[in-house]
Amino acid sequence: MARSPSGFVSDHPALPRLPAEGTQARRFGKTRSAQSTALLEDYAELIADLLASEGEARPTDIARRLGVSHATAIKTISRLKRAGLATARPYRGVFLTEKGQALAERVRARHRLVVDVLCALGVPTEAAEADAEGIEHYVSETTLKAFAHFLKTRG
Amino acid sequence: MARSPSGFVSDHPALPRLPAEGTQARRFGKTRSAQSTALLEDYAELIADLLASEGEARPTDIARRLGVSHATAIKTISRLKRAGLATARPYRGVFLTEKGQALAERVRARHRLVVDVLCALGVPTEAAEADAEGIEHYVSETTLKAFAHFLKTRG
DNA sequence: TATAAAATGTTGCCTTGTCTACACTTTGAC
DNA sequence: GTCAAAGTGTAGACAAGGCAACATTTTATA
Repeated sequence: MARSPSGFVSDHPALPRLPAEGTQARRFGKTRSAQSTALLEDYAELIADLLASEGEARPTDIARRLGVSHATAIKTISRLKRAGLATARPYRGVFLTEKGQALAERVRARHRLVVDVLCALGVPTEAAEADAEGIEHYVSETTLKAFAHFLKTRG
Repeated sequence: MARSPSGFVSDHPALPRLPAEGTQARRFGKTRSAQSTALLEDYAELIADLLASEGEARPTDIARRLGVSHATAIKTISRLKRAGLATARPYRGVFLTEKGQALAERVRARHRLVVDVLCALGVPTEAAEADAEGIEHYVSETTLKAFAHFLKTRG
């Protein structure tokens, strides 16, 4: 069946990958579902920040911070509402439900932890903050615990 | 204007967030564009792995590994072709262009680096491999360099 | 060599996340 | 109190990424 290897990558160093199919598929599946929640997490965190620092969270401000159009922000806020994370009445700003607040706090803590670990590893603050924005959504509880332990037991 | 702060998060530690709007927007924008290339990176790496270990990369195998339907795999392979990363003729399997091979190698090296750093931080191998799948797409060159340096010099 | 099974490819549909363009409220300045 | 500006909301379009169902080609085997 297998056509004879073309060999053009035959000089690859080790080829340690290709775990059992099921494992790999599950892994990627998890990565995919993480993506769908990443945006909601970002919104929840930003709304909490705005509420705390400005006293209100308006769609336009959210859009500006996130670099998207206000239409996009409003549509995502609807998703937030559907997910039971936020409440909003027309022209009255956005608020977080208890669930939304809990999420925002969890996200904030995780963000800090990721940034701190990156910094501890020697990553410049600027890059650490930027990369953490993407990384944080893919860090599991297990890894988070390891991060916390690492920071505690080491400078 | 700002309604008086509701105070429900007033006991937050520091509120060190909310950088200049432009900065934050740029950050999120980068995160978003990283997402659009993440899938292509995964495909390129997997195709390289399959070519190396099996001698061929068939849509069905790719689909199985990734846990998606073959229709999805085929559609993404088309995107790979459009992006100049792969070539494929009907019923003849998928191959990587030079550009695609270069990408696959870069992705593989990055993946290893991320896994190694996570392990060095005390994350169990299992979790490290799983989390790296998501994290790796958001690690900048700067951070990558810091990782490499950390691994070389740490104890 | 037929023919059944497997793989491949196509089509049409769904959801997200994004945009622009347009319509409608609120707010602030006069 | 009026009215323009700012903010808000809605509609329609598009690409990405996913699926199931169907059509086609290759491969394997009886």
